[in-house]
Amino acid sequence: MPPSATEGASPRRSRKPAEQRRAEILAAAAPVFAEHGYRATDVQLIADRAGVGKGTIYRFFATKEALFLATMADLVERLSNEVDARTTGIDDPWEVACLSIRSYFAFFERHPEAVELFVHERAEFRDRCTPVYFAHSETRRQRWVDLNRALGLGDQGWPTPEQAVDLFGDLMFGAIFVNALAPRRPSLAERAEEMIRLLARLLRRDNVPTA
Amino acid sequence: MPPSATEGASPRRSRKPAEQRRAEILAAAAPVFAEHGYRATDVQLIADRAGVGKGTIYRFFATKEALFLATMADLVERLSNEVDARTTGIDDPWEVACLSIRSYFAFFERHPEAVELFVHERAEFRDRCTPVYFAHSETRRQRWVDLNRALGLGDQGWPTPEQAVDLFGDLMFGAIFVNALAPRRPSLAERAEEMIRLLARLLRRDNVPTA
Amino acid sequence: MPPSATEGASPRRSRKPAEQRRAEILAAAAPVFAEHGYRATDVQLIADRAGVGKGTIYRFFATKEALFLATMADLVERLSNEVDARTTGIDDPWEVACLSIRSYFAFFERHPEAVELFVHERAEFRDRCTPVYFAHSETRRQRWVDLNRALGLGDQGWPTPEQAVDLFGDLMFGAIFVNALAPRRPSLAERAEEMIRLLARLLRRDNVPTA
Amino acid sequence: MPPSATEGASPRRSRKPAEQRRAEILAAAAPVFAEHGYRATDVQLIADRAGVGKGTIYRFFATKEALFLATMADLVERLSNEVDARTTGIDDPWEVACLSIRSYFAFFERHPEAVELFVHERAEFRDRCTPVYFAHSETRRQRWVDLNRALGLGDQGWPTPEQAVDLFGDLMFGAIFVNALAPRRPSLAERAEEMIRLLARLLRRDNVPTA
DNA sequence: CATGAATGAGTCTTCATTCAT
DNA sequence: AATGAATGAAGACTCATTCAT
Repeated sequence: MPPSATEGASPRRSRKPAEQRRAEILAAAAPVFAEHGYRATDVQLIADRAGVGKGTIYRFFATKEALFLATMADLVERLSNEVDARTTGIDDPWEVACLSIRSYFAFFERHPEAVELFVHERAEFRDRCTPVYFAHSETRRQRWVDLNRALGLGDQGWPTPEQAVDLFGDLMFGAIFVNALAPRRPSLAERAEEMIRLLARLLRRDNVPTA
Repeated sequence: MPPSATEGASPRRSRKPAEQRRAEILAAAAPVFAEHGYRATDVQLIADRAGVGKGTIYRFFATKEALFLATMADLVERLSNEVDARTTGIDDPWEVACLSIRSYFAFFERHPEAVELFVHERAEFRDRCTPVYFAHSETRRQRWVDLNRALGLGDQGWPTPEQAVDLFGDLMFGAIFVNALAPRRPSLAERAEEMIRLLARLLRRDNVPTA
Repeated sequence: MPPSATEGASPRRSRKPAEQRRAEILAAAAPVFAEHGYRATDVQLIADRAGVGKGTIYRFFATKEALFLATMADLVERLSNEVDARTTGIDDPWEVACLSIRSYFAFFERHPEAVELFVHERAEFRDRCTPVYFAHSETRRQRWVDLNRALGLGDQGWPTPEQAVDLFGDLMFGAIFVNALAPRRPSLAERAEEMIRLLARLLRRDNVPTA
Repeated sequence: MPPSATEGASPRRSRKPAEQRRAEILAAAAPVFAEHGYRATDVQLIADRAGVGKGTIYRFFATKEALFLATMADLVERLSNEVDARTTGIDDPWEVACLSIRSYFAFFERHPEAVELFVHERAEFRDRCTPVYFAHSETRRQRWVDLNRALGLGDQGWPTPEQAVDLFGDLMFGAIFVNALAPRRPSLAERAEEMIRLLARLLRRDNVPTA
């Protein structure tokens, strides 16, 4: 039973560029880790899903832990890329804020596994290191401080732009979490609108650009 | 070498009322589960800490899972009891709101293991059942809706008392979570004040009772 | 199919004193390690042979390595006990020497697995530590130096009692080794006689007590 | 980026005569096997050291086992060649004996990996076949019997030339082994002198040619 | 021919749960 | 009832060997 010439079926041993293999493994790992959690995930499951042998996984990632952390990094990377992409070319700060909030929530709506991964990272690696998400957030903080200042935050006392960044960043992330944990909650899209309204109140604005 | 009748020296096999034993085991389980997580917790550790044999644990709780869930239930019970205790006898709704918020955060400040347990519950038992915390919250929802109405929420449109309960409840729980996950965050006491200020903005109030 | 009342068959879970269990495991481990070597030995094999679960092995020995080393120590212990037992109460040094040599070789003749274990220890733990055999020998060296002096060694120059101990000790151990490695060799009993004759030549003695 | 025609830079895929390749691989294999042992040796390590791909190894040697055995054969070959070379042209049997003993020990002094390989061969291939060393010895036995007869061994009874060959051959090999296993032993050069003195005693000779 | 990416069988160790005492 | 010795299923990781390029 030689493999068909069309390369359609499962070629037992396909050779691919390292980068592609790595990406395929990460793509397979995210949903598996999300579903079973870090501990309960058998690396074999990821291998099966990625269509490779277990050994190949270990060729790219030294340990199961390294694989998990790489999965997290990849996820966070994709999140911030997506938010950035949605607001490039927009000048009005208020519009940028609204779009950012919406695309942030939209990302998690399309990637329900993301929150799961954050939970599992916390559950298993509490003492190991700063969660990937927050480590990455630090590097982008100034961007949001500037936006908040442009919005006029701080002109009326509390909260200053810095305080608002931390407060809103945390409220948003918290909302994502709660939505994942709690039953019967509004959709994340509605959560986004709540956040925008909350921000509008702080800014004493009434006009909110429609979604 | 029969044990002395006075029960003085190490009573290898002491007999105690079942309820007390159960409570001792739960008290031992909470910090151990919080520190190591559900999976990584060896039941032997809990047995050691509770000062009983491993078999005794299984006499009271059918499985490790049942033990964990009982630990969660016990925790949530203690949380709501504490919040209630702080506000009995107070009539002014605004004061009740502020005190509730503060005592809620205070509980988690004094019980850092609580959030850990919530995280681990989510990580391990996602599909098993509604998290104990939210199941319990449901039973207390009306109480907060009434308080919010008394505060005048909804008179100016969004948010209605119901919306405010869900929004604030979730924001608060989210804040607890984020504080546990993220590095270098304000203390939970400060988080409480932020929440109160946020609520004040929604209510267009300026006076906030001091902590 | 309940276990027979006569306790003859395999009682799935028998409880035994720790010391007995330990001894049973060691007794099972020696021939298995000897046959397959350290690496190729599956701990399960030892468990099966000892009639216990794999977990029980790990209850007594932290790692496979610890189990192997304990097996070695037990072996060397038995060797020196046996040699000592054969010569207690004998006063004539020349007779003690001959009996010691014979019982030394006899031990290895009755325990062919012993040499195997020495080989495997060397093969796997070269850099780990001094081989158990030689570490143990050091503690008994003076005893043999005294015997050699009593025999009059050194009176005619080379070898001194000390040199003779090291030389003969090594020659004997070497002979055991070679016999295990090489095909078609004289029996160990004959090797013993060769050693005695060699010693006799050094001492310029002719009478050799019969075996 | 085609490889330069001058073969100067790292020739990823050099073509060499098969015999040379084979020799290079064997030369690389000996120290690696000696250091890590047969089991613990990763074929990749040998490939790296030989500067070839892992596949190339398998082109010359069907299995890891075959490679190891070929390494042993190569080693033993070099040993006997060296001993022979030292004594060609010498007529006096006693001098030949002394020189042979010395060059035998000298070989192992310059090739500490040799004993390691013998140990590992024994550890892993006990039941597989006669150790390469002894198989090879058989083919050279007569040579030593003749030498011993020329020395006059057997004229005084024990040992006959045949017995002496086996006895001394084994004692020498045993000494090499023991020196490798035991800590704090005299150098192999000193071992050689001990052997010569022992032989002198058997022959009732006193003059020993200086080293 | 030469390479090294890919494979997956093989093993030590842990720990929830059982049960003899 | 209380204990903790005993069990064995489960899973990460290695490495000899193969084979696509």
